Amino acid sequence: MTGNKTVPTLDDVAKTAGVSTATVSRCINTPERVVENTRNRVLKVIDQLGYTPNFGARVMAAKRTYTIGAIIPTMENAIFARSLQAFQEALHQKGYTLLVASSAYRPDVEEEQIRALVSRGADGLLLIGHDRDASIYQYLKQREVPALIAWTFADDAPHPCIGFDNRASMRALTEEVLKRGHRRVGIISGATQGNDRARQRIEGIKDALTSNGLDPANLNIVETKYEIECGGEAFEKLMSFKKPPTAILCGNDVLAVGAIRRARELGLDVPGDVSITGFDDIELAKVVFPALTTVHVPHREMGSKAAVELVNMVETKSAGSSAELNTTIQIRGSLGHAKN
Amino acid sequence: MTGNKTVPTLDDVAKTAGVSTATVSRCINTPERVVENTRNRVLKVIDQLGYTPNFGARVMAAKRTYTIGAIIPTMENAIFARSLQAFQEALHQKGYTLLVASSAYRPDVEEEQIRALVSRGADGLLLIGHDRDASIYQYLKQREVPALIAWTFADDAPHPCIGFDNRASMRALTEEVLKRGHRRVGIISGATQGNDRARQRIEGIKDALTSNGLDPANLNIVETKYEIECGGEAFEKLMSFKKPPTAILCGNDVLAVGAIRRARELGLDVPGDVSITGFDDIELAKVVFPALTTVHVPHREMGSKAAVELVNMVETKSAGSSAELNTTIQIRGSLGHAKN
DNA sequence: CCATAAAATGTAAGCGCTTGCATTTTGTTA
DNA sequence: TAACAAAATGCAAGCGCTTACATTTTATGG
Repeated sequence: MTGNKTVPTLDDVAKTAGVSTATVSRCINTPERVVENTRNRVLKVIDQLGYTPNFGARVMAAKRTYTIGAIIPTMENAIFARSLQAFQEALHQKGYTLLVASSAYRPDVEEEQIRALVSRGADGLLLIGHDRDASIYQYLKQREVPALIAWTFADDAPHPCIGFDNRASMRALTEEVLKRGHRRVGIISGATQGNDRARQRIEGIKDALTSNGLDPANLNIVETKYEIECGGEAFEKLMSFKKPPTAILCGNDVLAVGAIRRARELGLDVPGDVSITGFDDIELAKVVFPALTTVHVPHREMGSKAAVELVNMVETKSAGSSAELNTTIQIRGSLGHAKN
Repeated sequence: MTGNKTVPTLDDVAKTAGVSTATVSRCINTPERVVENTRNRVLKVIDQLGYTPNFGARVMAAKRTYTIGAIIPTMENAIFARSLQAFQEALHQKGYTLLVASSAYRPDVEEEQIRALVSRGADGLLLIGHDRDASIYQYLKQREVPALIAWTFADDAPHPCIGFDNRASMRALTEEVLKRGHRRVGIISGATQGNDRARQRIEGIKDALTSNGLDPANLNIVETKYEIECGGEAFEKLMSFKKPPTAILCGNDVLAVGAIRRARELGLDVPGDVSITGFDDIELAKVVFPALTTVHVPHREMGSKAAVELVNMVETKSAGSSAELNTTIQIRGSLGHAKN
């Protein structure tokens, strides 16, 4: 028997079981190709030795890892959590393991993470949003690693995506705001650089303004990081104008929650003095007071559909197809009528 | 030049650059060992061919991956987010990549994830809490993969840990509650099965009760999942008793927030009718209304210290040492005096 | 300009696994 | 029981990389 200080290899198993490495390998990967008797013997030895396949070697020899990678902009808040959880569950069911990395909304970090995951053998990748250097897509293509984009949808997208129309969704929400008499609206947006979703949401707001005869030009937009605290600061900044907005549309719920909190600190009533809306409808939206009017995104559906489609792309080596999901507007306490 | 349909290998680079594979390898791993001229030439070819090392092969040959794995109970809420983010940042700074997997609080899934990460070459692992099958620790030991435990601390722990004393922290919080005259307290805890932190927190509450001359025996404990909704249900259950508690201590902020929300829905005033406390002090705690009295955990500090220690364990092959961090009690609006 | 040490580079042996093909064993049929 | 097909197993060639060791080139000094 082999020494007990080192990790057992296929070879060790083969030797103690008195078979060839090929048979051991078959016992693991294609058990039906090994006669029961031998198989049991081998499995017993595997168990006894505590053998586990060396992944690196396996990948190298077989080219498949049953691993899917996902790179999300942040793990700090729950924006991507629920859909990722659903993604993971669906993947697990299909026998895949999910590995997650976060980019902190930084393109350079994202690229690094993509490479890390791909070189670690990810069979496929889930990415958020389209905006990305062409060289990355080229890299993925060369490596033949299928990538699926989530959180956005566009017919004409060059890559398959499972998501929703950020622009139209935000436009619909804005219509609700305008419908309540608001004419001076402010925007708190996440950084638009490298973030197509953020840009589209702003576009959606402009669409609504325009179609209501308002000029999008005199729109106050504050761009900041997607953090609660930043949302608060941006809010304060917007409210400090001579003619402050009566409604503030935020790029996501996190920013909106920060705004609401700061409003309270400043003694401003929401929605009495100012209405605030978010986007995404994460748990936070219902917890904050007043509850947040926001765009509800089908997180779990997006996650599980993405899993199914991505696995399909991996297994059939197909280009993959896109799917558009619907969002709905959630009217809650934070949106009220304009006071004058 | 090699064909353009396949992924370039070290060999391709070597050939086009007119050097040996060893030199190419050195250009990548120990650039100072190759003369500038050659190095530049090789790097240019690497760039031109879009070469990236094959990770599997690399792991196999070098036995090091500069990858650290972390398995957290959940990604659904922000409990582990901040500390994980800090962990990741510190790791990144040291040249390591973090790969994350979540177990959904399920031991079997956790074990699976541990194996997945280890076989994928993780140099070290960050795990949450001690409770775990002995066979897992044995597996890790055999594989010589160092593991660091976070979110808990104990002198006598068999494995190095970076965390805090859950029991003492909860005890301190409970003292604050009792100090305000509460005598009937209820507990909403996460599942204690396989979760030492949850158990210790309960013990802490009992400690405080006992030392205040109260009998821990007639304590109402509702065990549930760590989800907002579940916190609400548990709350309703506790409040439906003939003599409902005047203070409810929750196992974490998520449960507490669920309880607060349900209180509002039921028309109960917090803290007028019932006080509610949490644990962890995540963002949610400050956002909810009334703000949550809770135990503040040094998330970021825990994350970055864990990174430093774990990398140290990996690089020096040492057993690693534990560190205890301090928590503080955050008194906020959700805790008030008992009404009678 | 030559000897010699130091620096740069090349050679080739694995790392642990999968799998096409060859060989052996088992089962079937006449 | 012989002949042959099918099933089970073994053999051995890689997969792409790192690295100890061997070899070649460059630098140094007399």
